Amino acid sequence: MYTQSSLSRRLSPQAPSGLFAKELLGRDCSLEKLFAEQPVESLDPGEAAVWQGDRAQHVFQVVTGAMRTVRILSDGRRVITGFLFAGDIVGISFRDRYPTTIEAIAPTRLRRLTRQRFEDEVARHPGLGPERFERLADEMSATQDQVVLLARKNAEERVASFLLSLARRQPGGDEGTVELPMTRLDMADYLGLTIETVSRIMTRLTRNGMIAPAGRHAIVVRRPAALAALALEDDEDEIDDERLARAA
Amino acid sequence: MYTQSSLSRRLSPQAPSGLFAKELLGRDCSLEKLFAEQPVESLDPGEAAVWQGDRAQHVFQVVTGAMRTVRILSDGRRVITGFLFAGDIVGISFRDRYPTTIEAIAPTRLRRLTRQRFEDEVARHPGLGPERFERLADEMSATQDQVVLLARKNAEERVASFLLSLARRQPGGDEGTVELPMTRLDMADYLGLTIETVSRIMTRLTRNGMIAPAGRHAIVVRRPAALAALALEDDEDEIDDERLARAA
DNA sequence: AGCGCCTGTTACGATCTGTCACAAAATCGC
DNA sequence: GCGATTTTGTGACAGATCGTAACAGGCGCT
Repeated sequence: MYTQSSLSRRLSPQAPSGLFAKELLGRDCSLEKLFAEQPVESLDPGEAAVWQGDRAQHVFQVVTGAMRTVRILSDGRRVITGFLFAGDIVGISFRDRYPTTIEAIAPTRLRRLTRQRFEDEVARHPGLGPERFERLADEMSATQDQVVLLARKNAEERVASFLLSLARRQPGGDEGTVELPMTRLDMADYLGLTIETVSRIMTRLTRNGMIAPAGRHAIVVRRPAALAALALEDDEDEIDDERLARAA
Repeated sequence: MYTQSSLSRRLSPQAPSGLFAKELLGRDCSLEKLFAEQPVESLDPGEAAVWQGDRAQHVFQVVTGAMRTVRILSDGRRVITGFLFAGDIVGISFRDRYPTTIEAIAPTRLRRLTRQRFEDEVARHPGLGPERFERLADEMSATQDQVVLLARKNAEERVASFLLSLARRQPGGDEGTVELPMTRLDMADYLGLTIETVSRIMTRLTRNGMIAPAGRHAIVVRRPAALAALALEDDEDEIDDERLARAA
């Protein structure tokens, strides 16, 4: 059901050593080192690393490639709760079961650690607990943004937000070429839209000159500022007044 | 701005000691103890404890009452990212700034800790780091469910899911009376709907006999199973087969 | 090079939710 | 207690997005 196109080839050449700069800042990256000891596994596009509902026994780090986290509702509706790229760690916050299926979008290489081992190491090394917490806090923040997107943004704003967030996650994405390794269906299921709506919006953004297609799975952001305005980036804010919430 | 009003007097007699049973299970609750040392502050309905965009200097625990976390977009659109009830801790995962305004819905009593102090205590006591992490992981899980709700559920399913989740958070909520301290507008902004749609759906659920109004800010769940079916509870699952995610 | 499949695009009617208007009910303040 | 304000409920209508369907184009395979 998932035929793979040659997409993969387009992804790799510029792929960084495993982490984007943003991920590295202000961290000692010991989790990074922990995973670095593990062997690398490979997944073809469409292959799953774990399935929704299975007992959660591992934690993963994506080395290169791209993955999606998919949740299927009882009646078949599909939601993608996130995309994973090089350097991302997934599984940190899981309880007993995997809440999503985690599948490769492009050819992907990853490393795994058993949760047991992971927890042991976190307990052993004092720096790892906080780092794990930090990563989860970042994930939480991104998920909150996704809630805002889904609750109150229209289709055009959703797509604009999505393209920008992808651009930010890719080295030189702003103003440059942004790779879209996922299908339109993936984008739709991530943005709470249909595939047709995503397609129409992409066409409209192209007509407006905000983006330009670069093959089917990449775009060039031509007017980043306009796109950002559309995306309703809520600048975190002009609310600069120091009204203290009263000191206890 | 925070009139230390005489609210404390209104302190509800039947209020539990500050935590629902569910919150307590499997935890040593040392964070609980940490907050217990702090003085109690009171908020009137509509009063904010912190404002979106302000520097995040405190962590809070709700003692009694109910609060909402509100994010306002640049053009005024409003999103409620969550509701807080007795025992809930908020601020654990914040970075530099508060991402939301946190306001009282009902008369509320809470305790606060400076982030500095909070971090110091977490660093000092080995049990606190994991407990903090656990709480954040629970929050993450709830937010993921909210993403699914917003991405793929229709209005009726959203309201049903909401009512059930509230019922679960309230002692004896299943089958009993569920308090809805928030306004219809709050519900709408939480569920990504309009106030009119929420109102219509509530009416429809009442006509269907699934719920019965109990005053304007409470309902009785008459057919919990039917409501659960509507809410698309995706049972986490019948996917019981032990297909290993390929052992390395 | 030619063929076939899959993904993506475009069109159009259907549907759900939003918008606007207004009435009823509850709450607040004096 | 009483009027004013806020909140909630309801209906008619509009609009955005969906769902179906037909078509186009790229890519892999032979």
